[in-house]
Amino acid sequence: MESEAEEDDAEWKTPCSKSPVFSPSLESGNTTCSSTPHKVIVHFDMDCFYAQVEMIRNPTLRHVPLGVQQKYIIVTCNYVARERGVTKLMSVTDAKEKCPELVLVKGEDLTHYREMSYKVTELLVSYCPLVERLGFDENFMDITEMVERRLQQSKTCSFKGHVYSNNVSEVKARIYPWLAIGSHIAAELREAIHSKLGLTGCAGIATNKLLAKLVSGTFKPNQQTTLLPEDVSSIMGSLTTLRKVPGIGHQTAKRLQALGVSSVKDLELFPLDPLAREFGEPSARRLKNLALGTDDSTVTPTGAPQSLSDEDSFKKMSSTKEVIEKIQELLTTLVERMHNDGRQPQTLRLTIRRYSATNKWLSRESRQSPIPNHIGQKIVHGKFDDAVGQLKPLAMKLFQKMVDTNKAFHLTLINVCFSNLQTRASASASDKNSLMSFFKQNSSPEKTKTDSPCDQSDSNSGGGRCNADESNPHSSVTQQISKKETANFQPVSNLTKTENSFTVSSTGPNIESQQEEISSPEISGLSTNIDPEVLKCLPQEIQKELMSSHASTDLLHKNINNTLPEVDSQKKSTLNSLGPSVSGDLKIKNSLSSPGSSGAKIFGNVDPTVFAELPPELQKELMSEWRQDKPVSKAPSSKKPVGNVTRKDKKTSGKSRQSNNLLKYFKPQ
DNA sequence: CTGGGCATCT
DNA sequence: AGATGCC
Repeated sequence: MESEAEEDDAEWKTPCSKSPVFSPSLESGNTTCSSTPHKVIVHFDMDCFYAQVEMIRNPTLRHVPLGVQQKYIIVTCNYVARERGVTKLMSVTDAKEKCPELVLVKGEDLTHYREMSYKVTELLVSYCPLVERLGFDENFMDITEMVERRLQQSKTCSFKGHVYSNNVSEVKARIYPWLAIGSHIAAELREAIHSKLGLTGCAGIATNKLLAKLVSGTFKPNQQTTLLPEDVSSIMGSLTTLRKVPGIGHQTAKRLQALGVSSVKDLELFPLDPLAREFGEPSARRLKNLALGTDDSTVTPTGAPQSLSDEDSFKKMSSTKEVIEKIQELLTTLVERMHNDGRQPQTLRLTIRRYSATNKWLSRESRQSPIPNHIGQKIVHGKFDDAVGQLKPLAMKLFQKMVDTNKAFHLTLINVCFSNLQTRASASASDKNSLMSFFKQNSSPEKTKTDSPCDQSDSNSGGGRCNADESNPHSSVTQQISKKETANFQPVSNLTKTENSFTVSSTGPNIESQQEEISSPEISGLSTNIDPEVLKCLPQEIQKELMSSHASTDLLHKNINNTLPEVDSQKKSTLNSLGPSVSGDLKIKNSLSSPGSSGAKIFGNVDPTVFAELPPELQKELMSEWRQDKPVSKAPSSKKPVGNVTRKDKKTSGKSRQSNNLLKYFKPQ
């Protein structure tokens, strides 16, 4: 034990230059050696994320056992359900057997999860820009700088939350003050997430990403744990299998097993050379480092996504007609999301999975092609039907490159993906700056509280990077990021608007949604199974096949089958749904009429996202009212320019996405 | 009866 | 374009 501690001690004494494979890039923005010997990394992990989002959307679900279902799988469930034996990734059959009262909600449509996910990330970014997403419900954050600023001025404090150790934490807090402060910052950030978004989650505080992630799940749910350097070997030793090590997946574990490496300790002791022969030297080193709890990877700001995709899986798809319909369905939702993002995709990729008795999940094939500029423009400018109509033949060409439609085929998945996302070329630098300024200012949480996670020394912001200087709120961020990688910053501004991060409050867009519902009946005519116009655009062979096999019936009976799926396009992929579940239609209407209902409770009827957009002065005012438990005087949404969301071309969706993002108002048009 | 995304590396 | 990994 003692020797282990000394080992670690020896290792982390040399600041910032100890790592075997230290990257040569100048990343002074990411690590600081001036006053702390270590980075301080936090890993945030939301509790049963999808279930929490569903419980916010429908609070009556809070007290019942709830499972979120995708196809035949419970992808996650709330803690009421867990008490009754339901677990993640359990089949619906097993879950119902364990817990017959289990209430199921369909979770194939990720829209709401994605939106809430970005709200969490953005909230964290508003405190410190070094935030990296991992999936929808986890975020890494490098809070080294925030810790340093507090370290300089505050007296020593004890740890907040759990410490991964049996030792006396009061003593340890004096030895590791940066971690103690980090634990306080983490607690405050978790509280911010809870108070502003209504979500609970766990956090792990440690000196690198690997350890932060490993330690964050020690106490669940809604708790946090700090890992001390002296306990690194202890936590690594607690991992029962290699698979528990983040970064070692199924395949890697198998290959290691073949070398006789089956435990973390095995890997730690295994000689580098044979490992390098199997995995290559860089990977071999990384693997051995992981076994030691060493991880030099930096927290890389994620920014806006690099691709947007939509997919559906099914038991069997074997006709070209079905494929066309599915691709149209996927393209329709994807084009709308792409439009809301604001960037222009340069590449379209189609991915399929063929059925095979053995290795069902292994075989994925894809083909991609450039998207002609004129089509990309239609997406950007909201010409949804035109865009989908022109993308469809493109996608079908890609499909033909993989599948001989003359022979029998059996697909189990189709995925459509936009990538190579290009920011609008016309945006001038001044535009972007004003935009950034706007966002940073408004997302900057508070300068009013002294216990804010974000530095307490705003007056002298020398070197400070976290919202320290209100008069020039974005400068610090810009400097920091550009040190590292200018390209990364641009997405951040996109991220702010991406995927409806900023949605409009309940008062505004309801009108819009009603208007769109009215227009939906005429939409159905356009979204027929196979539009003659579309047919013309399709490759010849597909045309032939369709004409011979289906034309006489389908083309003439176009409105028989199609109205339901298209009018209610959000529920799209539930056509073949089986199990009973909470009614999708009702759910959607509820969410429209009262978005973030729990948020409304917490915030006195003010949508948290709206709150984030308000000027700091107004935020301050409202917050003081809330602290005194006074009702909010007026809806701040009146401040927002909600008027001009004119979607000219009728959207294919009968339901509004209320995707007002503020960027729109800055676009030339 | 194993989902629907995303990213990175090669 | 595929493989792999993460949630």
